[in-house]
Amino acid sequence: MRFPVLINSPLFKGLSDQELEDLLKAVNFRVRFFHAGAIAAQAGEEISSLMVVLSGSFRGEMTDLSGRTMKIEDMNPPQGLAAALLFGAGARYPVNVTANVDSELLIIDKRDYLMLMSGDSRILSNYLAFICTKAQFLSDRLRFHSFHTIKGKFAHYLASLPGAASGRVVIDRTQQEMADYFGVTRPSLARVISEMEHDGLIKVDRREIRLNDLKGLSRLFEG
Amino acid sequence: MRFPVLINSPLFKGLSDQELEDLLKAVNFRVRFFHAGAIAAQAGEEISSLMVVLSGSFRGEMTDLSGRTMKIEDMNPPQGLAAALLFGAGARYPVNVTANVDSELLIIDKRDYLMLMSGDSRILSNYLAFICTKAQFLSDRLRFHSFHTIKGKFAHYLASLPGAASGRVVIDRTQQEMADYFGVTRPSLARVISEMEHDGLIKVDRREIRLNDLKGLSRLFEG
DNA sequence: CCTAAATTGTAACATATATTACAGACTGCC
DNA sequence: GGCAGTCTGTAATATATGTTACAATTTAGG
Repeated sequence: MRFPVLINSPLFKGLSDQELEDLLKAVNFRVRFFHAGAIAAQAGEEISSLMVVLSGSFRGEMTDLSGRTMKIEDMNPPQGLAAALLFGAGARYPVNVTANVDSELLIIDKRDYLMLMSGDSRILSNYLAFICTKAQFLSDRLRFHSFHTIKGKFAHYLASLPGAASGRVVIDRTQQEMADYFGVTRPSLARVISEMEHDGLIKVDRREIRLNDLKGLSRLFEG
Repeated sequence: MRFPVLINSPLFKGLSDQELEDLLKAVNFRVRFFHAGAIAAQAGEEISSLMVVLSGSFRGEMTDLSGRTMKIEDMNPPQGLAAALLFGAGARYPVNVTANVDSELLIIDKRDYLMLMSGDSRILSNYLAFICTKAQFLSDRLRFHSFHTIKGKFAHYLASLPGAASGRVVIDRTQQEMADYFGVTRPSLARVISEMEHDGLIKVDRREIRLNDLKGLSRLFEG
């Protein structure tokens, strides 16, 4: 039983199809089929195993107080379900997980996955890299919210781009993408950019921005 | 060489002082002393080893565009420095780390720490639990920011409390703490609470809240 | 029980951002 | 070169939240 789709997974990359098969032989795992609409995990249920999408697709959805459901995200092969929470103390699924179409999951018990990690340094390194990268992503994202004004977020964003120290940076996204990243609307972002330009803090030329007043920009970080 | 302070660390808990000493003997590690004001790590520098505060204290601070520094957080024994980022692809320190007072760090190279994990399942489980709990914390925190109105955040908070389904919950924090958690000011939170009460969505009695209109509350989740 | 401290309720006002709408500029394609 | 689609600049207005301040209430300690 081989799972070619898994070699594209961050958790199993670097292993050949054959190696993965041999490693899996040594532990308990199973493949489970879900009909479209079937529930793979319920919010609040304890996370006891690593589940990886082999085929089809799943969606995570929250149930709000009145019983309505809101889709949070889609999960496609070869993603894991709540893989970043797996080993947390008393880890529980934060959302309901439902099959969008007929789908399959590879299911490995937490303990067996731990054994895999102990036994193969690549599997260990893969999981560590996966979760540390996730933590970094979440942490970076959260830092943006610590600036409550759009000017603060934008100034921080500028400062994070390569070349900020030299006073000249090139933006790598559209306004809409930046606005989404900051959690604000596009016109609001456009307004603060032009205000900052009128105030002489920056000079905008297409995607290139000159930082004219580093001291003034950094004052925006307050709060 | 023993480090009694480490048995209180999430990374080394469950190990006796003696066991830890024996395990450390097998790998490379060192203890480094920092005078007050000395820099232990610079923002942008690659993270090559696990560093754990043994004594004294350190602060993480960011340098903004004009060179001013802002304190982000304090780190005391037995905390690790950027321990959650350690194994990320190309992980770099997000902040400068400076000793507040004369202090000591235990320094274990990344590779040696990996060996410790492979060799002792408690150390492995400890790190996994640590980082998964961190990811969960960050992820929960970030979810709150996806509701941009205070009403949305508060409704979501109510829904997350035990007993929400039964329509009666007990708040476990002060308004100030909730306001900080949501990233808003205390009077603003108080206002929306009383607005929601006037609208008949909830009935507040001290720390106890009755959810009178689940459907109305869940409408606040939109956006 | 009584007091000091912390918490909560509330108000008037200032401000930042969202909303909606539209026009001009750029980009890629035919 | 012209056209469609995307991206950007900007405006008027509405709304949510912050700010500041103070009184009312609750809680904790002696």
